[in-house]
Amino acid sequence: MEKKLNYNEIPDIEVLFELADLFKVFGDSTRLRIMVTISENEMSVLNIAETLNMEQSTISHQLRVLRQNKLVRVRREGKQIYYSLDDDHVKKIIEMGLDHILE
Amino acid sequence: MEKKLNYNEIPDIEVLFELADLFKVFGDSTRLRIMVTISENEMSVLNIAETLNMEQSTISHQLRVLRQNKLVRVRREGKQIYYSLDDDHVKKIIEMGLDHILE
DNA sequence: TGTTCATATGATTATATGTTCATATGTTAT
DNA sequence: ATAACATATGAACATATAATCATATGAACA
Repeated sequence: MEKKLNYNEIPDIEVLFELADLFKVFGDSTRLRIMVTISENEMSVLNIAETLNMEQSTISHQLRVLRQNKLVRVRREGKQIYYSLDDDHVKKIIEMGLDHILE
Repeated sequence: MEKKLNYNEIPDIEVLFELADLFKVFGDSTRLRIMVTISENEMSVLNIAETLNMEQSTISHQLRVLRQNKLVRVRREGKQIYYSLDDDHVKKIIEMGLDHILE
């Protein structure tokens, strides 16, 4: 019996391109830090920027990427917009990566 | 009781940089295709190149990246060098990503 | 309506990254 | 030793991407 991946067929090349795009999103430390930061509680853009000590604009640009990839949830309340992690998938992917790094 | 990540403390910023680097490796379609290709059986460099219809040099460069990140195993047999996926972690990370993409 | 505050966006620049071509290294066999 | 083959590597180029600055959009409230 061979070791097998859970995917029984080799994924389509298009799927693999999509998959690469997804991992690209995780492959930037600013975005990762944002994701980890909002994983416990939702936060406003400015709050995230302050927490990470980065420009509001930088955070906003990266939140856009996260939004486009459906990795975050958005909620408006008055002038503020609150971001939180979208689902547990996102968390699991980060945890998986941590597992690999930490041996 | 709050939703919590498995990590109890927010990971160090350095760890997150490392983590980003790891995901960067997964964030390239050529490398992903290589990983999927050698996930079932080990393959020689030329074999991988032929399978993916890409230059030997390209494959070799990317295998180097995979090697450096300990994502592949290497075995020499005569003139050929055979590559295979390193461990199940690698597979799981790919599967996680697929899960997210495929809803 | 006009002002203030929070967020988003466009353009620009600097940097990082993937591929290609040419060539080097290393192995096997004659 | 030399030829033939498999793999690795260096340099150069093209492209992608993140951060910054300046500005626009949109909400709240006087």
